[in-house]
Amino acid sequence: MSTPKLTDVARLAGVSPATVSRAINQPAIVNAKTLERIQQAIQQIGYETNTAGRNLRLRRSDALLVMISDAPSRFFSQILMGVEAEASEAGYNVLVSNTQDNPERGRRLYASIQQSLADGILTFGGHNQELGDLIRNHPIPIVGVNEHLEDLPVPVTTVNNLDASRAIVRHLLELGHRKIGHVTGTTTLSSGRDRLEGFLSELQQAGLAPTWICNKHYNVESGREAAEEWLHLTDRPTAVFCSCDETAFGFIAALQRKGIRVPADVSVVGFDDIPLADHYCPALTTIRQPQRELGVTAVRMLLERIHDVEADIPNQRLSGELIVRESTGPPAN
Amino acid sequence: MSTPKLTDVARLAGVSPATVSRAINQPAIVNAKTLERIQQAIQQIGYETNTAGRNLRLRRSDALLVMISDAPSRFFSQILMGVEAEASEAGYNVLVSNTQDNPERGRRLYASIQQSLADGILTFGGHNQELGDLIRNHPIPIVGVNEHLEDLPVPVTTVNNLDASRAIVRHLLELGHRKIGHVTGTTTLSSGRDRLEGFLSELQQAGLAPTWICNKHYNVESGREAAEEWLHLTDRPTAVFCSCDETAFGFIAALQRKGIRVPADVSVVGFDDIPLADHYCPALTTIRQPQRELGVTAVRMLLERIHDVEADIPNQRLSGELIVRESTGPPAN
DNA sequence: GAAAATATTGAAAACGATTGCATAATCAGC
DNA sequence: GCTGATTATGCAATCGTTTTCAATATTTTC
Repeated sequence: MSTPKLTDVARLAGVSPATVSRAINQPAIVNAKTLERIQQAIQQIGYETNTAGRNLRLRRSDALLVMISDAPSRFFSQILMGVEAEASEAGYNVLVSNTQDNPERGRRLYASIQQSLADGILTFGGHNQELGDLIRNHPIPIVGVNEHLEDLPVPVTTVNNLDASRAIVRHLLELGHRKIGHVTGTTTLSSGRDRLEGFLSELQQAGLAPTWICNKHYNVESGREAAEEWLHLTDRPTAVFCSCDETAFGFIAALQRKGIRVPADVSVVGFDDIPLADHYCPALTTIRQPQRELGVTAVRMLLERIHDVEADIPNQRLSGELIVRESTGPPAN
Repeated sequence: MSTPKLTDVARLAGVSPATVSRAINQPAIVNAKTLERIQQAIQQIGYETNTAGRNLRLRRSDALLVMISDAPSRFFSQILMGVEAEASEAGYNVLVSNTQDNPERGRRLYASIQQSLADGILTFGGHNQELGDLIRNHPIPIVGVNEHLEDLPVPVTTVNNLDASRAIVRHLLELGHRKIGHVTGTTTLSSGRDRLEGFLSELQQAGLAPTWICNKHYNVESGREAAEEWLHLTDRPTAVFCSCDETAFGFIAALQRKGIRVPADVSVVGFDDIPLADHYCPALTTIRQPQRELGVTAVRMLLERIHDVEADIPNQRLSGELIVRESTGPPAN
């Protein structure tokens, strides 16, 4: 008739529903012959476990909720694919929810768990005020991706922004640059601050001061705006570290339009290594972020958390890799 | 103790669970004073409907499943955001599943519905063999995005690839080009075929034959490879229509590296209008796809389908817009 | 003021699966 | 052949909602 249920399988196999359930979930404890008969019955009528029934009884959803407050473009999909792969491997489904500008994000988050819509939450991108009290009061399984969540007791996985930025500066120093600038990312985000800090500390270690710091955000427009500023500088840096690839592209494109050549006139470095980086002209020197691995790691941490809410899960810092291409070279003079 | 349920609200408000349920789902039919008392009780103990219980009883999941077989990068996230927004508006959740190379994709699709994991399916990207029989046998609510699904009875929403391609060719003709080439997208996909067809038909209408057809895919590498070929042509087209922006970027970058200038030496057009298009050097002439609207439209169609599986839902063809920027100009000589 | 119509509520039966407890069947050992 | 251990199964309760049907309370109508 309609979709077959456990009872139908049981009737066909001549056993009780309980046995069928066991055959599915703990095949080891049911008699081999019975098991086979049940499996045949399942095949025959094409039975599939009804999720709602199962979830109700087990009081869990086998789903992870991905909350995005980040701009969706920034290599988000790559990470999402990593998340999906790992979650699916572990038998979990992935729910996506965008709460970019939703003021009651916190409430909705908690509700999702409470209604057993999801067993855990992955939150992409920035901090969130309302989240604070909520998490402190109700320990729900939640893991952050890409960004630290201020002082909230939430484990996060990120790339090692500090080390990566330092590596960039070292690379530029080795090329002979002494006047180095930085177009920051969003500095209300931990990644933006860390990249800036790495930049400053490595320069300082070399006994240098930053020639130019341009406070911007993670997007293409920022690059264009930064180029505008750069053109008006009296003492121009010979190398500029842009906080993400998009920004670097916007920066380079705007300069090229004014006849400035990269890297002949100025070296530019990005961050992320998006697919286009290798096919830009000039090909972009940048930091490769392990995007897929970020997603996978985040899910692993979250599952651990779901398994034991009290578990002490350390932050995971994955390392980025400096990819030297054509956009950096020795300084002009 | 643990999460409050309907019964708890009922007890607190001094009514039966049935009344509480009605207060939530059809407030109109319950007495004003009772309603208020119930609402207060709900507030007081922080009740949230349990999804599993509700889904079980109602035999639906209030969830839409997004299946991705497309490469995830290609402006996928933009569309997904549109999907999420519209679905969330209608009270639906969004599940994401990537089945890129999964041979049993069809089976899993059907299972999701049968287990009432999702009420409907949005499938991104290409055709799928196994899907065929399945859909023909069991009419499940499913809508395609971006690509037609061969001869399957599945409504789809796409941009009007034919018209858009024609507009591109017209633009190039108006600039004075007579030798025009095309780097195709994946021609096993309907979008790839339609763009090619639009290209050919508009040329033909102008009494011209294509100078160069280069069979490629939707990605950056294809652009680089195409550039390689172009450089070796004896009779080079003065304008090239690349089937997506990424391809165009790869194409342009590879040419620039060889000293070829765009648009001075060759004009290049893309397709999609990804955020970078406006900030490339040269800024890319392209077709703007209504990405978010595609997502929204897809959800609307799917909801209609869920509401009535037999409903005859026509394909939706959204129109793209030609954005003329710097990468196209009059032919060299 | 009684009858008829209407508006509110409650009791109880689903929805489909899992599992603690109890029972039946099998087996080993003497 | 009997006892005690072990293995397989079944019964029935439960997860949290929604909804049909019936019952009660409230109006309306004449």
